[in-house]
Amino acid sequence: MPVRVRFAPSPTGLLHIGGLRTALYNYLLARQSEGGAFLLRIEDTDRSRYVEGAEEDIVESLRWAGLEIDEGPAVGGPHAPYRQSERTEQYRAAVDRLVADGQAYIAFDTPEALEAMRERLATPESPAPTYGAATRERMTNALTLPPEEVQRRLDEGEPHVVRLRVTPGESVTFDDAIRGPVTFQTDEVDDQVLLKSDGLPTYHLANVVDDHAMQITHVVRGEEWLPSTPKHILLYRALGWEAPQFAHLPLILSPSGGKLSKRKAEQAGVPVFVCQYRGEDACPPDLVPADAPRLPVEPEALVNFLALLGWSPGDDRERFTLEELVGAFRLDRVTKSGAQLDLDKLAWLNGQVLRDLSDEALAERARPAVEARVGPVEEARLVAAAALLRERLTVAHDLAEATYLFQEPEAYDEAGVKRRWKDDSARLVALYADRLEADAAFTEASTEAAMRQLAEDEGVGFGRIIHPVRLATTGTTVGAGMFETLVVIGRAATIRRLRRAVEVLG
RNA sequence: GCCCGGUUCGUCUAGGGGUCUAGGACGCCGCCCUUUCACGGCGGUAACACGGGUUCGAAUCCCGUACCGGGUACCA
Repeated sequence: MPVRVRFAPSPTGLLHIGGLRTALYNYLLARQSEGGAFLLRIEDTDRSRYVEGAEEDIVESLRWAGLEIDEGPAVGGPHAPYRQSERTEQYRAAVDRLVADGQAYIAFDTPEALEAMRERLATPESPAPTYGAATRERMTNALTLPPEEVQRRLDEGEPHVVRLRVTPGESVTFDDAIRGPVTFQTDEVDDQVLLKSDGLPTYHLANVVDDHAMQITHVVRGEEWLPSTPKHILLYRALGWEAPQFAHLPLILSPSGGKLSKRKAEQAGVPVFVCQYRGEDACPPDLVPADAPRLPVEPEALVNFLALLGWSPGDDRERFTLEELVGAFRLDRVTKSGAQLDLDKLAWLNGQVLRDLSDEALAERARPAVEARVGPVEEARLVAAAALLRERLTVAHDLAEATYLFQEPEAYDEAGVKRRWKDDSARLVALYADRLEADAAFTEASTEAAMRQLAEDEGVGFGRIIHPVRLATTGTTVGAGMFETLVVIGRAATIRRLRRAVEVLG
């Protein structure tokens, strides 16, 4: 049977890094199954928390990561619509059935009444009493009110919810694909609200109804859902449906070990939203402050990194393309414990990805950052720059740091000047410029030969010349091989820069 | 509080009774390469939460404790 999985985020915020991992694992499961499908379902049943732009961000982030959606809001599909706010009749129908069967009941308790109940029943040992078998008989609902009274209230349009009627004294066991058998007692499960007073379903109801309607075979979601799973199983039973296979993923923790909260992460300099990894300007400015951390990486690197955060192939492989992940991923090899985000490893992985790119591809990935810095750059020069510096990059936009490949150095590194610019530097640099004037070929070999000859003629060490020349032509003390760098800079510019440095630095 | 889950190097992890003097990766340190900085190569540092069992033998199985995390909403 083909695997049908869904990624079901709620548009209450931008796509979280943990959300992308959940989506990835789901995607991999779908792709490794003949005829499998990966669906995107928007769970927008909470009007009050809806965030404008969140759905667009989710879709764009998935696209960026290369996770192609088979069925979803934009692409459609046989089970459309894929937005829960557009599926209310289906939930209504399910609830009506449950109420008719006596599996669910109408309740009129106001938020104040619930609050009062909790306060009244709270004890130091049990500070959070719930609406359930132990309390439902003391509340205002269809189980305690005479039928005429219930009808009267309904006719008067009194706000009400529908709750699941949980039978106490039973135990619910399910076999989690990652954790094995997990058991809950129904005494611990409250009479969950299924339909809210605004007529919209809660997550629990909508989720079960949709997963069944959309023929989902595997529910792969975060560990925070583990405690609600018995509610879902009970719902499947009450509706007479077969429950899908469940798999609960370990949580992603902040680098310091705690919860990966937006607030804390931002303070620690950790990007939590996918858009913060997508690019310098990928986040909606109204949702992410300008000074929030960014770590623009290649999608291949983030995917590779996330795959390994909570899963391992069982052998020593670390590098995976999305394609390879499809072949290697197994749900039963997913870890059970939370994983701390390790940005160093992401950076390393990104460097690896960069090194596997062609010069042309690398140039294109770096282009936006470079052009933001130095203006329009022609293709050939950008590719040459990429070829020159590729081994030295951690993230593609670092190429923009090497402004000297595109324009005159703006300044000379102060510490570098102090260390490398000696008393004889101006004289030697000037002499080298003279020699380059005579070097029509201006190749790596010829420029190096010229410098070696000069060193010999002047009776000085090679370093006495090469370091000041690097400083003069690039403004820095670090970079690729000197002579390949000079060739990229070009003969005329090189000579001009040498002369200028002689003047400026003396 | 109660319920559920988890616990191997700093971090991600391998390992599922003997092959574990615990393997790999990131990081860190050192050496080589290199008259720069990186890449790369080689080497090093570093872990089975604790206590009881079971067993000839336990990182691996059981129990307890501790700690971490999640849940306990008309949020998802």
